Formats: sequence, C-alpha cells, structure tokens
Amino acid sequence: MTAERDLTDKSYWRMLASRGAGRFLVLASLHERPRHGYELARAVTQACDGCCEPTDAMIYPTIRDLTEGGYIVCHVETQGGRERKVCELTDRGREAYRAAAEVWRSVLPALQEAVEAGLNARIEQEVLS
Amino acid sequence: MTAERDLTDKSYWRMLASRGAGRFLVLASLHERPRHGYELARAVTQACDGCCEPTDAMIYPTIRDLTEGGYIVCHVETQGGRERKVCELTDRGREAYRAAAEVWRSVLPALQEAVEAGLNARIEQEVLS
DNA sequence: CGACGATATATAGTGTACATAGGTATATGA
DNA sequence: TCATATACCTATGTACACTATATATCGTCG
Repeated sequence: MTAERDLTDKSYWRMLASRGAGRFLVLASLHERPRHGYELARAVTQACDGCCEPTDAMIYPTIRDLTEGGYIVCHVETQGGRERKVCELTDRGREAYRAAAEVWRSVLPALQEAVEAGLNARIEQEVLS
Repeated sequence: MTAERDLTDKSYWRMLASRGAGRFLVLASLHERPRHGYELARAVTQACDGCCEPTDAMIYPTIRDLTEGGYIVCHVETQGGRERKVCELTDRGREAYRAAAEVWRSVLPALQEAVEAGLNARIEQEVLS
C-alpha cells in the first residue's frame, strides 16, 4: 500500500470498472465492425460516455492476446504511408463474446439495483445536509 | 501465460466481472444492512444469481482494507461461543458507495448494449447452424 | 518551414484485486 | 462420531489496467 487509495474518488472505481468490463467492451466494439487499435480506444471511450478511457497500454496488449488466442484476425492497411492494423472477430471470437454477454447478463440486474440504491443514498445525504 | 486462457469459457468472464464489480457489490450489500463476513459472501452470491461467488480470500482482505480506510466499522458479536464480526458502513463508506454508483451508472448503458448485441449474435449463430 | 498536436502502434515496469489452496475452530444433525 | 455448515484468516500466484516511454507520419498554424 504505497499511497492511500481513496475510494471516495471516482477514478478508483473507473479503474475497477475498466478492469472488469474493458475486454468485453472491446469485443462488443469489434462485433459492431472491424476497427484498428486507435479507433477501438475511441469507440470504447465513447460507449462509456468517457467514463472508462482505455489507454494504449490496454488496447495493444489486448489486441496481441486476442490475436494469439485466435479470437481476432488483423491485417495491415497502409493509408498514405500510415499503417493501420485493422482487426475483426473470428468465429471463435464471437463465441467468446457470446459467453461474456451471458455472464454480464447475469450480473447486470444486481449492478443496476446497486446503482439505484447508491444514487438514492446520495439523495438522502443531500437532503440531510 | 501458464495455461491457455479460454475466453469462450464463462469462468474467465466471471472472474473478470468479479474483479470489476466485487467491491462495489460488497458496499451495496452493506448499505442494505450491517452484515458479517460470511453473510456478506452469501449476499453477494445471491445478488449475482450465483454468477460471481466471492471467496473467503476476497471477502476478508476486503473487510480489512475497508476497515483500515475508515469506510466501515466492525464490532464482534459472540453468539453461543461463535464470534461474528459485524460490519457496517460509515459516512465515508457511504460516500465511497455513492462515487462507485455514479461511475457504474455511466458504464451500465454501454454494458447493456453490449450484452444485447452479444445475445443477438448468439441467435444469429444458432440460426446458421 | 519549423513547431505542435493528432494519429497510430508498441513495450517495460508497476500497482491492485481476485482466485487457489491452505489453516484454525465451533455448532449441528445424522 | 463424523460429516457438514458456519466463521474467520492469509501466503502465493495470476491477470488485468495504468504510467511512462519510444517511434513515426500527417495536418495545421504561425
């Protein structure tokens, strides 16, 4: 424990949410259409309304892992001297996406309840102050 | 990379979901009412419909961390010779819960979309086969 | 035409949290 | 009595994202 982690700081929870949902949202984004790394990062950022913002160090190792596992295939497009590595899901990748979706479907109701109760707690506290 | 992680296996995604949402669900469960560790684990398991099942090694270190950070306070109840460490949220804990809820509120819509698209992908594949 | 920011890919080192697997101990029912 | 449920705790490993850093091209503004 180097620095005192502050759980009242949203950045802590953003990190945790990114960890849990990051790869799932990457798969979902690639299911929409093939994308290259940079575009992928922006797509996930927009999907979360800027809440989890994947960094380069999240995107590129993820692409490498998914490629090695046969979940995506990538081909390099050269556009005006600038290289782009466009990735798309394989059948195996879609199978992984399906499995992830089923798991998250089970978790979502609990998450939703927890969110609602948490926002109500917020209101109660505001009323008191 | 010791063993080949199989992303088509739900247990992989359960692990990731637990990582992301575990502590948030613990806070939510404690917001409902004070609980002791063992009860907490069961409450979270039930909330997720058995999807993420927190282990002892998740619960007790979490309780320790939350106590050290001042997010919960615990008192020992002895019931028939068996000790129970009952924990409840402090104001600071409720503040942390609120911050977490706001973050998850932002992420939920994207997650929901991703889940729906993933389940549709499943149907498409079934139709094809 | 040079400085700068946006685009684009990639890795090394670090921090954090859950799982695995183990340990201790009491109450309860077959 | 012996298995199971209850109840708490931790050492170690794994897996993920973040910070910082490196490289290189393109468009724009001064």
